[in-house]
Amino acid sequence: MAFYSSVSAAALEQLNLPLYERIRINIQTRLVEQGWDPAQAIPTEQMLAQEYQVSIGTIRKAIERLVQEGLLYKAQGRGTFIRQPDFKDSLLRFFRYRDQEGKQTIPTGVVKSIKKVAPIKTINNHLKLADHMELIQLRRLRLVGSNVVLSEQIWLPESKFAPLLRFAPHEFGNLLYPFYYQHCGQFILSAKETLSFTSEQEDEDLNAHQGDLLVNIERIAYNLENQPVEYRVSLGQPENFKYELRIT
Amino acid sequence: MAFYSSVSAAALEQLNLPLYERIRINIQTRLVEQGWDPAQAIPTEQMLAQEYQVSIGTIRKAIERLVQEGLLYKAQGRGTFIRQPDFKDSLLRFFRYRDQEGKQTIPTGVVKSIKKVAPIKTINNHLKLADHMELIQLRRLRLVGSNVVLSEQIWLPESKFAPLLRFAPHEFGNLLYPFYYQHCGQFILSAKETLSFTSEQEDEDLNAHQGDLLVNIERIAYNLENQPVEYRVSLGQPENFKYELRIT
DNA sequence: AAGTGGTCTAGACCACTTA
DNA sequence: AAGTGGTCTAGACCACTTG
Repeated sequence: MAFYSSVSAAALEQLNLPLYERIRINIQTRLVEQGWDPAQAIPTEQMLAQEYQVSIGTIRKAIERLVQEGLLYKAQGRGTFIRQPDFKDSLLRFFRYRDQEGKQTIPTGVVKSIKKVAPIKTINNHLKLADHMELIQLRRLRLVGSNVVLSEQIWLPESKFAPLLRFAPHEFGNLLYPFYYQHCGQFILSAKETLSFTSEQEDEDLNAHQGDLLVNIERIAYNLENQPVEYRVSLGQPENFKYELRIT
Repeated sequence: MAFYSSVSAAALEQLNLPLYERIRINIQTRLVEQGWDPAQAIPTEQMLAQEYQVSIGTIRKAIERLVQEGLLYKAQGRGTFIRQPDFKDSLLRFFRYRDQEGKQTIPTGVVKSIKKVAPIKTINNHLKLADHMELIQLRRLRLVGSNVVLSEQIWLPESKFAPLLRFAPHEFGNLLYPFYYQHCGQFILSAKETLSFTSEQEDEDLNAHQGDLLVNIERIAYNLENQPVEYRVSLGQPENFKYELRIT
């Protein structure tokens, strides 16, 4: 039983939850605590069944929810792996613009500036930071060709993301989240997005003046431990925005 | 085995699918074909296991997906029931307006007119109707107090919804889908929605002129057999629209 | 008290992947 | 060939709802 981590021994015994739920929590905790390699399989169902001294069906039930939530995926014959989230349902994906040939294109991201800034009360609240905690602020544009289709501001807790300050804007690639993971060990697993409208914002990159109506997408992104670690505001022109979903 | 409907005997034998999937399809078909009472439980897991001559675990696996998709829900100790969909994720739900006391309110629906109209090519396409099939058109407003917050146009296939033409606009209640089911036997199970923007539309109910930017929400709603049976366009002022979602 | 779905077991065999 | 997850069985007992 030395296998159980400190946190989980309590979780496994105390809570009035089904066995498979307690095991699910335990597995999730282990994955988060011990760090992990997205390329390497987690222990097999057989091994987990032995380790936890339960039947394999119970292990499968425990893992089922982790798969549904997107933390894991299964590959028959290979194993069960940590999943790289792709955010394919993000509202930002629905800003599609046509290039010269009329083809739909996903904008590329370019960081324009990065700096350390003083705490901002509302943003510290969003990130569940104490009032005195400093922030890192990025300005970033999303481009199709040379057209600016989205103008972004991003705030991160300085405590977790200080290593980013060593880089110049041009050293950031197209994608930010792999960069976060590589240099700060912060793995973004999920996010909450809000779509609304504003006519209060001015934005020279978007060529928008006070009074012009813009689409305003706020995102709070969460790491593996479900802590909010990024607050982002993206502004865009509404004309070419188109969002689809299926409901029941 | 007289229990199996005509459709399903084939489905159960022929397809190269897991047993629980073939049973799932069979159960789904039965629910759709035989009509049903949302207040009455479907056969118990024990009964289904006996009827299909499989173990109860297989029945549970078959029903699991129907529950996930929203067709059924389970109530421990009572049984498994057909679910009334609530469309709680609908984009339209995110038009929230404050009343005099500043409270958030969901708009009520009022039908302004209903009439039979000639085929409309794009709409017949959306509804997968032959070009010559006639339509029923409704105008409907969504109100908070006396403020118009959404202006809707709705098209239905005349072939399925003719009974609605007997009613005057004021006889339609706040909710349309129960009305469809009651009078036309069409049960709306799911829908696809698209959010975009238009400045092409004029709308006197919304007090919007050519050139004003409006939120445009299109919905195609599907019945139990997954046929598209309603096409709806809702227009609203963007100011108070706010939409949230969680992504991974 | 009777009946429902919820949890859990201890296997068996199959389908697929990798070496 | 060996190892993975996928399917399926035939039960047992528990938690909850209803008469």
